[in-house]
Parts: sequence; structure tokens; C-alpha cells
Amino acid sequence: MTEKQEKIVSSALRLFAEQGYASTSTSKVAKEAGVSEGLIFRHFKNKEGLLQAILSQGQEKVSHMFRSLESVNDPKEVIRRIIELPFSIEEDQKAFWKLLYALKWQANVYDDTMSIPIKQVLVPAFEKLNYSNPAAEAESILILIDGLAVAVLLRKPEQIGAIKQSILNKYHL
Amino acid sequence: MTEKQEKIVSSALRLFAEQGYASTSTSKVAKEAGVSEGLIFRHFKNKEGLLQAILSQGQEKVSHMFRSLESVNDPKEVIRRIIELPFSIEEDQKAFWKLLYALKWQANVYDDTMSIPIKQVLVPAFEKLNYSNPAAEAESILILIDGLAVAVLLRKPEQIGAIKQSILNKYHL
Amino acid sequence: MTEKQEKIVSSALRLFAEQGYASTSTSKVAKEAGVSEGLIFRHFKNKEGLLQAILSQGQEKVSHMFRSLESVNDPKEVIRRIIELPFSIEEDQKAFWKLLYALKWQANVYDDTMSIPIKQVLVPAFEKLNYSNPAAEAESILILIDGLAVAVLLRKPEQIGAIKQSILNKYHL
Amino acid sequence: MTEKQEKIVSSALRLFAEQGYASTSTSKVAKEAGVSEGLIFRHFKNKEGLLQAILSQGQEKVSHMFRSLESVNDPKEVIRRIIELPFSIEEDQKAFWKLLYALKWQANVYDDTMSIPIKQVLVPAFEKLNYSNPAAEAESILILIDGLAVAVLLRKPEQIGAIKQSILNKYHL
DNA sequence: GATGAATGAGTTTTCATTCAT
DNA sequence: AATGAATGAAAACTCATTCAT
Repeated sequence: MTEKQEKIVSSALRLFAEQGYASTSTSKVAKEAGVSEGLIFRHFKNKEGLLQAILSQGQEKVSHMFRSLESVNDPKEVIRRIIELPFSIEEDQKAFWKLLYALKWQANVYDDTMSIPIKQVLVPAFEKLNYSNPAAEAESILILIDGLAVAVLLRKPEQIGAIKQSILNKYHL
Repeated sequence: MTEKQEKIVSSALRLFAEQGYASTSTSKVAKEAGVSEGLIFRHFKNKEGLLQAILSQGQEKVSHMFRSLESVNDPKEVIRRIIELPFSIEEDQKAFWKLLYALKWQANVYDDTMSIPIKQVLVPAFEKLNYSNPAAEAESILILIDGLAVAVLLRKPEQIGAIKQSILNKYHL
Repeated sequence: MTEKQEKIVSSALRLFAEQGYASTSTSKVAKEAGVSEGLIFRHFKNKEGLLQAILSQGQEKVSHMFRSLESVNDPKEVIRRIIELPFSIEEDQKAFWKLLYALKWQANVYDDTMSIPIKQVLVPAFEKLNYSNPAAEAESILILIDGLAVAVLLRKPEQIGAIKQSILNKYHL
Repeated sequence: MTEKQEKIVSSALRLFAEQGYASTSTSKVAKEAGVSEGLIFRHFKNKEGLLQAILSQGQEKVSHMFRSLESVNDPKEVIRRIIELPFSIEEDQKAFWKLLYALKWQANVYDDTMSIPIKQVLVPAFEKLNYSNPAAEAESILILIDGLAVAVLLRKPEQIGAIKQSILNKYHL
């Protein structure tokens, strides 16, 4: 990726996350990135291609996040780490996650693949802890994580520490 | 509201929910509603006005949902009812909620007012049950509800019963 | 067709014929027709649709031209009339024919249907005159007609009368 | 001409002939030729220059075709040879002729120079055969040739042999 | 000679909105 | 109230051409 390509991707990510994919014109992106509009199409074929480039670039970082979970053995530690995921989204990753969550609501874009690796780690953890329905417990955590992500990304929850504690308590962590 | 007005509102709601507000053109709405494009603007002034009409029509039904909570006295019952809210979204209301959740991610539209009445009922309930941090507990529930809404509206969760049970257990309900 | 629609069609026909379909922008057409560019797309869906509208409008007039041939009985008269067709293209029809001939050379547009009704009249005529290979004679006439059309539409052949006579002589007309 | 230059010219010729000059972008040409887009401009200055290169390269081969006619003395043989010209277009020359004929219809490109050497040979031939209007006869042949070229280049005439015979008969050849 | 990134002007197309009827 | 023709501005995308390397 050339410097300008990266500039396009990062500008687009910021704008798509802030104003939505559909409401952000390619000309806004070009202006923000300080390049000609044509360059976007030369590098990414079309607006959709630009979105895909953003998405797959993000996926890599996400996979990296998840991979660190695989080495953890203690089931309680696994669950704690997963619950803490939304709280540990770094400032420069927020735009990516905002975009991803916003896109969920757009028909035909919904993509659940991200939850699969989490489930693969969670279910065994609940099994080890002898929960009666490990699959349902894993689903519940995923649901909780979605809620936490909304809170972290859209609101700036004041009592974030207290909330985290309250949730961890429910799982005796 | 005349019959045609209602047709416009319901068609717009369906389309906005499915494809997003920004990606739905007024001409698509007109076609779906079987009316002329001009009529939308005669009745709702502009696209934004149409959205507002949809939103305030929905708000009425939402207020109604909440009002039934006020009469409940038993704190455990209050909490249970609130957790069950997302599961009780009726099929014909789903489009409205999808639209509302999708709009959350659109900059400058985020609106937290809906959570206020819930908090006003939840905090006293947790106080009565002697939870150590009732405000944080209330926040946690709101977060959970957002997660549940995503699940109910976007996925077709098979084990929805088991999930609900797992969550209620956390609150000893 | 409204007045503006017809204005668009006639302007487009003139420009497409003069400068070629691909080299004529819709904005040129709009300017020439004195309408907004958007109107072209509202009425004809896209540039291709505008072309089709021009073509099918032209086809009607052409069919009319051909229908008058069907009532002729004398085979010699049939042949003479057909040979004279290119010479009888009226000034206001020239643009249509220029466009049609130009499009022939564009891959995937070539369309031979126009020659079918001519063949259906020509072959029987040559049969009646006891030509040894009526089908080949009909084809030869069609070929000649294409050549004549090129001459009439692109050049202003000086000795047009003499040329016509020379050709008719070949068929003893 | 370097190898790459020739690759550009031959690719451009094929594409211009198949899809038209205006509808063929320089980037398509570059891709087809397997060279960078910039190279086209380094070698041919601009798109128009590329076209001219194709055209003048073709002209050479055409002149060669005509030159062989000059040595023929028998007037009947001259006429026969000229009528046979369109049938003798070799497969690898068809693209060039298609391009040339397509360009005729593009305003301000029409170029009649090619017909001049033919006329210079044909008129004397008809004079020798005592035709009453040799100039008109020559024109008729040119017109016929245009028609034959359309047939040979655009259609795949099955009965081409029969057609050729039918035409030669008209000139008692 | 050759590449490919980059541009700017233009092209096709969409869309919210207005207006005469 | 209702239509549908019409618009102007902006959107997505294309393309011939330039230029640094």
C-alpha cells in the first residue's frame, strides 16, 4: 500500500464510522485524504471495494486480538478476558468497531463470522466449569459483549469500573 | 392520517429498516407505497420529516410498553419484566426497533432518552434488593438489553429460551 | 410522449447520428434538447434506453416503408422499388439511417432483422423471373442496397441519376 | 517498432475494430497489450496518435493490394479483380477494414482517398469496353464494393460463392 | 524504454425536492 | 389531495493524460 492508499483507507474509515457508509460520499473521502477522487477508484475499483479493504484490514487486527486468547488455559481467565474485550478497545480501533457494528444493521451485510472463534473458546470454558448449558452460556456472553460494545462505542459510560465489576460478579470472577 | 399517508409511513419504515435510511430513496418509498413521489413531500415536507413521523408514531407504542411497568411493585418482577422486554418485541414491531437501533450509529442522532424511564424503575428495584451498587446494576441491565435487542432483531437465535433462562439465573429470578 | 421527451429523442438522434453514440454525452443531448440532464434518465432509464427508444421509433417508420411493397405484384416492379429504396430516403430520415448503419459496426449490436422482410419479397420476385439462383440474387440486391445507403448517407453522389440507371440496366429494368 | 509497440498497435486494432474507437479506453488497450498505460502515450503521444499509427500501417498493405492492379491490361480482368477485392480480404486484415468502415460514419473522419486509385483504373476499363457512361459505371462498382465489404466483414455469408457469381454475371465476366 | 501512481475534467446516473395541473 | 413532469445538485465512476522514478 502506498502512502496515499493508506491515507484513503484511514480517512474513509474515520468518515464511514462517523457518518455512516451510505452517507459518506467518495468525494468527501478524497478531500479528507487529500487525493483526487479518481484515485479511490483506481486503487479500490469502487466504493464497495474501499469498504472491503477497510474491513479486511481490520479483520487482521481482530484476529490478532483473538489469537492471544487461545493460549489461556484457566476457564475463568478465559471468560474474564472475553468479557473485558469491549473495555479494551483502543481509541484508534474504535472507528473500525463503530463501522462494523453500524454495518450489522444494513441488510445483506450481516456477518457473524467474528463470533465463531469466541464461541470456540467459550463453550469449552463453561464445560470445564460444569455449567448446565455451556452453549447457551456462551451465547449469553456474546450477547452481553454486543451490549457492552454499544455502550463503550456510543456512550461514554461513567461508572465503567462498577459496571464491569457487577458483570464479573455474575460469573463469580 | 389518511390511508395513503399510512401506506407511505409503513412502506418507509419497512424500507428504512431493511436497507437503511440513507440508502433508501424517496422514489423507492413512493413505489413501494404505490403513491406518487410528490405526495411524500406534500405530507411530510421532506425525507427527514418522514423519518420523524415514523419515529414519533413508534414512540407512542414504546411509551405504552413502559407504562405497564410502573404498576409492578415486586422488585424481582420489575427486573424480570425488563429483561424480558427484548424477547417480547412483536413481529410487526421489529422493523421499528431495527430502524431505531440502526440510527443509533448515525452520528448526531444518538438518543438516550428511551433508557431514562427504565433506569427510573430499575434503580429503586435494585435498592430494595440491597444490591451494593444499584446504579451500576441498572446500567448493566441496560447494556444487556441492548445486546439482547441485537440478538433478537438481527439473528434468529435458536436457543433463545435457554439464553433467557441463563440470564435470569444471574439475577436469581 | 411529452413535448420534452420528443425533444430529447430528436436531439439525441441528430447528435448520435452526427458524432456517434459513444462520443455523444448525455449532457450534450440535454443541452441540445434544452432540458435538464436528469430528465433523460427519468424518461429513458439510461443512455442505452434512450438509444432503444430512438431505434424502435425509427423501426415503425421503416416497417411502414416496407409494407407498401407487399401490395406490388409485378416482380420487375418489386425489384425496381427495392433498388430505389436508398435513393428515396427523405432528408429527415437520414439521421436515423446513419445511426443504424454506424451501429452495425459496433460489436453485439448488429441486427439483421431489417433485411428479412426485403428478402421475403425479393426471392419470390426472382423466382417469377426464372433467375437460376433466386436466393443469391436476393442477397446480391441486399448487398447493393447497403452500398447504396453508404453512398447516399455519407457522400453526395453527383451523378446519382446515371448510377441508378446503370444499376437498373443490370436487371433489365 | 519495438515488440511492445507492435503489441500495442495490434491490440488496439483488435479492440477498436470490435468495440469501436470511442468505446475503447486506452487502459483496455494497455491491459490487452500487457503494457503499462503510460507506454501508449510515450510511443504514440495520445489516443488519436495511436489510431493514426494503426491507419497508416494499414494503408501500406492496402497500397500494395492496389498496386498489383496497375499491371493488368485486359479491362474485363480489371473489373473482375476489383469486384473480387472484398472477397479476398484475408482473415488477419479484417480488423483493419472493420475499423476503417466504422470510422467512415464518424463525422469529419470520412475519407474518400481510397476510392481514387480504383476509379483511375476502372474508368479506362469501362471506356475500353464502350460502356455509355464509364464514370457512372465506375461509381456503381465502388458502391457495390462498399456493400460487399459490409457483407464480408459483418455477416458470414454462406452463399458467398453464388453471390459473387451473380454479380460477375451482371458484367458478363 | 517502461512503469504505475496520480490527476482533473468529464460521464453516466441518482436523488431530494418543486411545481403546474 | 394527488400526480408526474421537471430540475439542479451531487453522487459514483471513467478516462485520457502526466510525471516521478
